[in-house]
Amino acid sequence: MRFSATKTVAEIPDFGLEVPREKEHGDFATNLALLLAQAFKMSPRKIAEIIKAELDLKGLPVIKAEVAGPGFINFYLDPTWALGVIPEIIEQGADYGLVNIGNKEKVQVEYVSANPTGLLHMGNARGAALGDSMASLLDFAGYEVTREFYINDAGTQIENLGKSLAARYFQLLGFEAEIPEEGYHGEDLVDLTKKFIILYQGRYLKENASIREEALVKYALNEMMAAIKKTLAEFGVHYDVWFSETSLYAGGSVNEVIEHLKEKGFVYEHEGALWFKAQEFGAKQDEVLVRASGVPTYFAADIAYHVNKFRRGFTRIINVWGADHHGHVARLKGALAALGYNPEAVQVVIMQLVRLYQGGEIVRMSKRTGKFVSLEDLIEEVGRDAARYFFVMRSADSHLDFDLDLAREQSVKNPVYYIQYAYARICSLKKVLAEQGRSMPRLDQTDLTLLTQEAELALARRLADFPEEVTRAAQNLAPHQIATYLHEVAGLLHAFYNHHRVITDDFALSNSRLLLVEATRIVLANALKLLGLRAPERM
RNA sequence: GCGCCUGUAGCUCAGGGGAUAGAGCGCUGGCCUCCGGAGCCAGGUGCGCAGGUUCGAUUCCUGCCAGGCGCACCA
Repeated sequence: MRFSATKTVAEIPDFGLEVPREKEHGDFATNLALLLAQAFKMSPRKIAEIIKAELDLKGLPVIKAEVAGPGFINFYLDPTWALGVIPEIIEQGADYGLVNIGNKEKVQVEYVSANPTGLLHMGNARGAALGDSMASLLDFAGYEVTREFYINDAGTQIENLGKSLAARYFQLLGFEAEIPEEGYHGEDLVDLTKKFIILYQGRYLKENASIREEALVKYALNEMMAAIKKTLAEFGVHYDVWFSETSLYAGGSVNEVIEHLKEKGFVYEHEGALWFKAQEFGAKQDEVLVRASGVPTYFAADIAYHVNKFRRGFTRIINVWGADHHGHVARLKGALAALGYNPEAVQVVIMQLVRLYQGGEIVRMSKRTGKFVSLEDLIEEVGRDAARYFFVMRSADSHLDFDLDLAREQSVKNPVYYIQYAYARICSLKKVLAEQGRSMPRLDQTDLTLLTQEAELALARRLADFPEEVTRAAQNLAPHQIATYLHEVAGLLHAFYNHHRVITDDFALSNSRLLLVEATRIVLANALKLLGLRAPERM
């Protein structure tokens, strides 16, 4: 559109051109006149009239523009304009919705990174669903994405694991032993130790403690990681890289970053420990890099890990962390800034914690006390797709109350089935079509302008929004926006389906409707895939 | 006490500087000679409180209130 008002382009404010909430307000509306009212000292409606008179709408499918309300200019489009998206969708297929806002930028997404000291819990599950969907979104939006799991196979919690396993080992072999206060009390360690005993019997009873614990830990970590990988795979979550914390120590990079920070003068000793001056970089307090015992902290290793990410060429680094880790963000970024890296390249998505309800009461989850519902249990109870959708349908910012009873009882009514049902319905239509000896019509043999019903046009119009929805969700790292979109498209499909027959003797109309539902099927499939949900042909 | 997140319908949550704030669940009625009724159509109440910025605030800012999570030589 061209404006030839007395104002120069530089003075035209950043106005909006949006789809109004109300259908009566047209297909698009702009608030430009409202924004100009002050500068021109004129009523917004009067300005709107002038702008409207100056508009050049040639070549656009606009059939009417009118001034409305306080000074909006509403545009009404040829109702069939959205039908043009149908051939586009069918030709692009699985690629429909692909956008290129990423420009092949190398982005690394780290998520879950659970301690291998037990089974995955609800918080890990949320991180898995969110992180995996964010990665898929970024991939679809033109980024070069690497999905990564950081294995915390070093540090205090591993020591505690070793002591706990040793206690179970003694207990199972008939000796008195107590699991340390800080240890892991879960039953899963009992099972693990039993399996260990089958392999090694009492061989480690007489060894010294560190050898015994080392052997137990090595065995346990292997088993744990295998179980974690298996569960995540069942959840539809896959990784490109499994990154071991221990490898950072072995490769010397932990010491290396500590030395660099020393050289740059950002550390000091206090009470025998080595501290990083995090406060100089905006953190609340300084942080220990090396304990008085000489053992580096998790923080030191994490700095080394992030330096490693930068060295691998990632220009954007996304970490999906639970809210209980948010205090770690400022000091990590501070340390990276101290080392000369751009902390802005690191984006930490903090997701609020999951609170589990059962029987109307909060279930306190803790690996140490051994009381929690694992991701495995969850998948078994409510199903993989329902579980994933549940985690991904809410924004990361929302505190998630997960009522297990409700999820179980209402699993049939879970919105994910509503969406998948829409997909299955379309597939069923195609089956019926084939049974009648008919086949999907060709684009060039179909007159899409036969689609004139409100339900048909509304559906086509929403399908046309998909690339924009992908863009928005990728920019916001907000998979839940895709979940909302999916639900709306499914709703429009169901409404259409209930009002109009697709397969009839009116071949011309039937064909155009078949292409509309085929386009819908493609959009549903592409969006479901972004969320890691399956698109079942029958349910 | 300090920091981060949240407060929208009975419940669980979307949305968002503008014209009549949405969905699901639950509740009440309708709709199958018909491609899958796991569906469709209709019906209700709501932006925590108080200031501020603005032509306009539920949205932005500040304070307060309420809840969650952090504030380790754990990760």
